[in-house]
Amino acid sequence: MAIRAEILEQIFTVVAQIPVGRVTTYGRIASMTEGATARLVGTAMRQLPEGHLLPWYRVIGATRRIADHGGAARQHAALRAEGVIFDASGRVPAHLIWPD
DNA sequence: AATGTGACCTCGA
DNA sequence: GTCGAGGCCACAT
Repeated sequence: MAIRAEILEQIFTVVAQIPVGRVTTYGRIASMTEGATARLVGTAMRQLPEGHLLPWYRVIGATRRIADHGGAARQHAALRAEGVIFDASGRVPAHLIWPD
């Protein structure tokens, strides 16, 4: 699959603006872009090329848990390295969600 | 044109 | 809390 370039560009723009140590959700990104849905944002993250500079790991689900996918372990490690906290059930505190 | 597939979301039970 | 159904948009067959 390949997402339309216009939508990808908007998604990239939003993801690139997530501050260090904060996270956001697929749905919020979708609502900030035009013509995108949460599913498409997920698809776009899966399709990212190898050399991208995008903080894709700062994108989590509406339940504030890391989505279940092949790179979930890497994502968890990357966030922890930035100081993102996870509670006992693997959720990120609500006040770390961007934007506020 | 119809159907199936997703790193998802919301709502109701 | 969890779980399932229905909805969502773009893309492949």
